[in-house]
Amino acid sequence: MTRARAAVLSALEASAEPLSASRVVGKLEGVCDQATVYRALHYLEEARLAESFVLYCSQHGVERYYASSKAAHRHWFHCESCHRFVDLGACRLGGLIADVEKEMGLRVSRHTLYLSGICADCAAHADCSAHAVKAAP
Amino acid sequence: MTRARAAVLSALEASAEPLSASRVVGKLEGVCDQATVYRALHYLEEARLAESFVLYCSQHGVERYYASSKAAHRHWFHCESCHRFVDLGACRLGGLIADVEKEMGLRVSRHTLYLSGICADCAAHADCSAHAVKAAP
DNA sequence: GGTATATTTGCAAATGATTCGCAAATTGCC
DNA sequence: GGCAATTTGCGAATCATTTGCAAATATACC
Ligand SMILES: [Mn+2]
Ligand SMILES: [Mn+2]
Ligand SMILES: [Zn+2]
Ligand SMILES: [Zn+2]
Repeated sequence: MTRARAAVLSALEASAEPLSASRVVGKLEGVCDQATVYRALHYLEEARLAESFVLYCSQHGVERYYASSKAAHRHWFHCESCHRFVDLGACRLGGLIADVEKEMGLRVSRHTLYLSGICADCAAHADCSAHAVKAAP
Repeated sequence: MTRARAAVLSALEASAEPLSASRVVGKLEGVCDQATVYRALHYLEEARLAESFVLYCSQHGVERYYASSKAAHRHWFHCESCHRFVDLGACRLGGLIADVEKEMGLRVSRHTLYLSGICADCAAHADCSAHAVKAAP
């Protein structure tokens, strides 16, 4: 584990939600180059130390998000108002995937699931846009 | 429904599997411009006549795939050897999504799920690469 | 430790999918 | 048919991501 890779991994581990590559690049400004960040993310995913998924959101377009594999494999909800992620907890797709493998003779090695919509906070605020401004990402 | 939009929609309807924007552009060569194809795909998705998901595959990178909404909402398996899609049939996530909405107070308006791995055909052929050459996408 | 070899990094430029500006063409409506 | 509103084509611009290559660092071996 090189210095750069360790830095990228701790950036992921320090975050409560998945990070886009460009946000990792931002957090590691001055620590390592953006090409190195991208290469490190690929390395970490290959090494099963991180996981990624590609999300489309009308405000951010297509971006790939990365999360440390420290915790159990899980999925996320993306709020299309405040653009934060909500942790949905450990993956509940095991049964469904096993069914599909048996029914169709597939060998499933990876899966991607995410939900999107409006989070509880945003739903609670009539004026969601004002809230969105204050909020993170 | 303009001529260009209709052309894009029938390209999607004529396909047994989701198409990347660039493949739609290819099929409509001479019929309409690529910017028009992209705009039409956005329009169709907005109008709920088509659905899209963004998939990452090491060979094709990140691409957004589109399918007509003619049939019921469904999900796909992507074979990382032959790069074809396998139709997994109607969506089975209704219960899981309803649970999550209740548990976490979310309002889920869209969801993306896809599986990837090795399809039955590719698994059956010891020499998967020869098969992959003959196959589609 | 010291040296040779393999891997990783920084930098700057390239890539590739997607988007945009704007004038011309098409559409929906009276 | 005539007109305002919308859509299209074209080319250039964007943006995330990748790549080539020389310098720096890590690893293997003595
Ligand atoms: Mn977002
Ligand atoms: Mn593929
Ligand atoms: Zn929110
Ligand atoms: Zn296959």
